[in-house]
Amino acid sequence: MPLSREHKMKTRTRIVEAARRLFNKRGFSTVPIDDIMAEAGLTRGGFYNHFKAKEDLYAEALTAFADTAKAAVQTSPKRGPSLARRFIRGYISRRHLNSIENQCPLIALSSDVARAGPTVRTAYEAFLKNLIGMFQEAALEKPATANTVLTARERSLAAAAICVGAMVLARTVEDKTLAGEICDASRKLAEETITATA
Amino acid sequence: MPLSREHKMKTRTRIVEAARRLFNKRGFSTVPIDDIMAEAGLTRGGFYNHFKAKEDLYAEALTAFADTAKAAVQTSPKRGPSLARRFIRGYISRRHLNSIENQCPLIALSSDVARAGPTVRTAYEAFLKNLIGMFQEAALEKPATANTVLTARERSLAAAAICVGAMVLARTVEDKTLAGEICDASRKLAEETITATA
DNA sequence: TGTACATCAGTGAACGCGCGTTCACTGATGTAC
DNA sequence: TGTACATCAGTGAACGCGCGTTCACTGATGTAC
Repeated sequence: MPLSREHKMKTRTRIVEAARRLFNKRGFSTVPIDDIMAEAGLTRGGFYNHFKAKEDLYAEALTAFADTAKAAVQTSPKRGPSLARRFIRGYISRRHLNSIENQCPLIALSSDVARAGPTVRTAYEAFLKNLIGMFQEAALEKPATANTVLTARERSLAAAAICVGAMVLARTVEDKTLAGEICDASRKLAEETITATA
Repeated sequence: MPLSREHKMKTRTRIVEAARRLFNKRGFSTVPIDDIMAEAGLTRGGFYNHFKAKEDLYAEALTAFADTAKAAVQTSPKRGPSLARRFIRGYISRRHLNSIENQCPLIALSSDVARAGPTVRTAYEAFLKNLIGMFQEAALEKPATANTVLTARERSLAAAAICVGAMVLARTVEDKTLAGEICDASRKLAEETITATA
């Protein structure tokens, strides 16, 4: 028996992790396998010891991201409104705007995913549903003095739309002032929609 | 003198129009020049009689879309709140969700634009600013009984984020029920944010 | 009015490059004896 | 403990294809005479 099974798994994880970073930064189709393998400290040919084709990496990289994010949320000491508020403040923020490599794949990869196969789309969807669920938990606790006719679920769905839309627009726009304005305004509305006004 | 100048202009417009349709459907980089020229009823080589390079088409196709949309909005008999409400209802709708070829480029091309050059991004930005302006005109007229602490400008920016975010998510998701839910909820919040509640 | 000519939009073959994938090979590892 | 061997993760050259771009050519058009 040659190298251990764990060694192979470690390498595989390294490839997925490298892919996730590069995909987030540059999108699925513009990242060549060469670059991914180089980022993982390997060479081209070895890729096919781990994956049948490049497409297989897409879903895997997405899932990897989703799992990390999910774990981060679930192990958070805070729950309900304050968790949601913290999430929104972190998500629609200048810091998130500038962290190209670790941005949320809902933002970076939406069009790539829309054009990809069902496996990829399902992974994306699981991630989104998790996000909506967290918002819903918070929205349910919003006091009855709520200034809206929307249900908790409706507000959760709309909040997810605000988060993603704000970052998509802010990221695309050249004018940094406008990008900041979009973030600030959207963050306010998202917070107001989900949590009780402080 | 051979063929007339108008003839060349007409052909050029045909190419841009074909490109716009295909880009919206499939994104910038996945559409080969062959396909664009075929869609315009021409052959590959002729492309370079009209454009220096493929990249030049990106900004031009975006601008073409923006101009049409802008004209449509400006010549509308309605103004202010009712125009904005009609816009939102049309934008965040199942019809828009299913019209792949004519969808708003803010939705379809956001990631392509984010990775494109400054010319493209400026064209995209002009389009977005126009949208925000229309919302702002409406938001200013929202009665003082408004249930929010956001300024008219803030509500306009956030509404644009909702519109784009809702469609990006709805389009990417596999589950059609969820897509519909996202649309409906986002539309309600966007309307409530911009216009007086009916 | 008719004919020769110049122009240039459009054609389609060819070039070159990037990249996904394949493949024969290497060399480090752990097992068998 | 030491040596031969089997395995297989990783290497890097090679293949093939898609596609952006170039280029020599064509043929329809309008002008000059």
